[in-house]
Amino acid sequence: MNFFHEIRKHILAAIQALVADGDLPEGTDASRVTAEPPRDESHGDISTNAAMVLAKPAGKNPRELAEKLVAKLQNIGLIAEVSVAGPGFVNIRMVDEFWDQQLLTILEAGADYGKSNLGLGEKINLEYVSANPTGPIHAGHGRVAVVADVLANLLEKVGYAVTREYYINDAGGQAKKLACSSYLRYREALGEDIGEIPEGYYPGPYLKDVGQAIADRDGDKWLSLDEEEWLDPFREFAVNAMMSAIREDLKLMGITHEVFTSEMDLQRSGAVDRAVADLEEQGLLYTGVLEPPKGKVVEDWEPRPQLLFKATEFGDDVDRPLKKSDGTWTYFTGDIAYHYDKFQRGFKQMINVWGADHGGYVKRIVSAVNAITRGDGRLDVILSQMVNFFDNGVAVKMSKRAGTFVTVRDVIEKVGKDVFRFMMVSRKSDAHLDFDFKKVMEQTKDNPVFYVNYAHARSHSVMRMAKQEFPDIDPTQLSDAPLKRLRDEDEIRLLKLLAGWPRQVEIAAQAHEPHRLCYYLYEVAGQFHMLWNKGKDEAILRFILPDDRELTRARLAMIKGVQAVIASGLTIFGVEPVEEMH
RNA sequence: GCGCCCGUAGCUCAGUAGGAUAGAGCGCAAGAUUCCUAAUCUUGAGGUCACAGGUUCGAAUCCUGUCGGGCGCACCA
Repeated sequence: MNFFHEIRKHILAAIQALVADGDLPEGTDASRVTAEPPRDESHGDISTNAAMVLAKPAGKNPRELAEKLVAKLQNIGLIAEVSVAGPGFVNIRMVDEFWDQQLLTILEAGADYGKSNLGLGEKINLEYVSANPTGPIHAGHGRVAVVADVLANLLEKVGYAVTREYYINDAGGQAKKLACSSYLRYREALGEDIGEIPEGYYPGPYLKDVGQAIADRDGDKWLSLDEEEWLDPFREFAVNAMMSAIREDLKLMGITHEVFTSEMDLQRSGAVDRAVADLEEQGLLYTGVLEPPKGKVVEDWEPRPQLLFKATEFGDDVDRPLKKSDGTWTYFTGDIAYHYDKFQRGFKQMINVWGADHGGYVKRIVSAVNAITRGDGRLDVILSQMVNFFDNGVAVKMSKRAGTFVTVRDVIEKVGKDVFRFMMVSRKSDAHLDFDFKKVMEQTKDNPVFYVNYAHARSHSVMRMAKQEFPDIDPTQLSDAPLKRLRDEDEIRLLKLLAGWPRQVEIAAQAHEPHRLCYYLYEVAGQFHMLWNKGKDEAILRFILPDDRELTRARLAMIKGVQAVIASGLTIFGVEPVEEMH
């Protein structure tokens, strides 16, 4: 569906023809030859760097080579014009009918437009959120979650078999704290005065419910027992409670994971031991003493022999410890086992999306994945920067202690899932994002969420109006409309824009950068709104022309195209394309 | 001290795996419009792409260094 691929095939064929003619050497490598839109639309529709890339190895002048290429491309159907420009660009312009054909393709595909099989069905594991199961999801995690979820949709769109996965960190110190905090609340539920929640415990009131629930179920049976007796059951109960709350939060965001993997289960199943044994077998473990960290004072630091993984052999800065001083595994060790587990489940490609504050951990886990998969597995980590929340320009201060931190639920209840999701992917993920509660709710063209969805709604509105004017027009049967009458320069421009959608989807998917699609959709919406406005000045450009049924049908076809592309895009975002604004 | 990310118009940001004269929105300036299909429209000014080198046909993009900002830096996750 990406017509640039089609044109590139023609270019490659032309290059082969030049090889046959002796103008290029046998075995010419055309892999760097591109077919992409020129920066300036006045240059044409497609531009190729072929002559410039091939000139040097062939010992030719780029412009001369370009001229020869032009001769080969000139008579191919639907190409209107081929010319040489600048240092040796070959610019191609398509005939207008070409865009009509693209529109027909769009109409046929509907909201599936942009779908492709680029991924060849390859399995990709996308791990995201993976927040500690110790409380509701913070709004900061919300961005990570949405960026990853949209990326998952995007990769599916281009033909990957994506598994959305959540790693439950239920084995470490935080989970233990959660269990202890819950035990405290349990005692409280049984009437004990527990006073202030001690430092280091989770003070959140949501744990009261957990304590109460255990008291209701078990009465005072845990009260007289030692910690080692109640710790595991309390942890399990609390983690389950937190996870179901987290699932609710995720659901609010429109996110559903297919697989949840528990760190505890991995340990109990022996997966961690097996991973360590594997690294040992490869000779990648040793016991040693690390240098103290520089530039940061660690009060209780002491030289201590530790079990270390040779991360430096795989590009990390220092070797990394696998065991804590109390003899339990570090988080890292469990994580290695987890990624090994994913690999063994058939995922050669893994993507993790984390908050930017975990950036320091990336090299470590990537090097471990390289080691334990013998280079056959690839882990890509995407970092997502913080979100700064504002309310009408005033920064919203967040403090966990003061209880003023913003949860995902808070935000969704205020602005809705769709606005939240759209805004969260509207910027490059490694850039900070400002989120203003007031601005994102505004119904003006300054608000991109509104602007894009309004274009979709407006397109439906036009269809409704058309139905009144021409009750006999079937909006699903427009493929025989006289598209060649769509010849205003802005109509052509819109058609070209729409035809570029599959390429945008591919680029965004390959770069793992869904935010690009926001900008593109904004452009489509803008071009559509512009045409609408143009109809105010030039009556002939109005979409519905009571005395010209066929031109109306052509215009409706174009509008269906706009609908398809915007719906296709918003669906990737997990945003519902609305048919009416309220 | 080290590692990672970032630095583009007054502001917020794009920049399509190295392409041609670096773009958009807001704001600013000028003008149009009170019409209609649904929430105005058009035009304009505005830039040493942080800085300095390098790589090559060609650099905002890649490499090196400098400056500035963010994050992180045994045994937390």
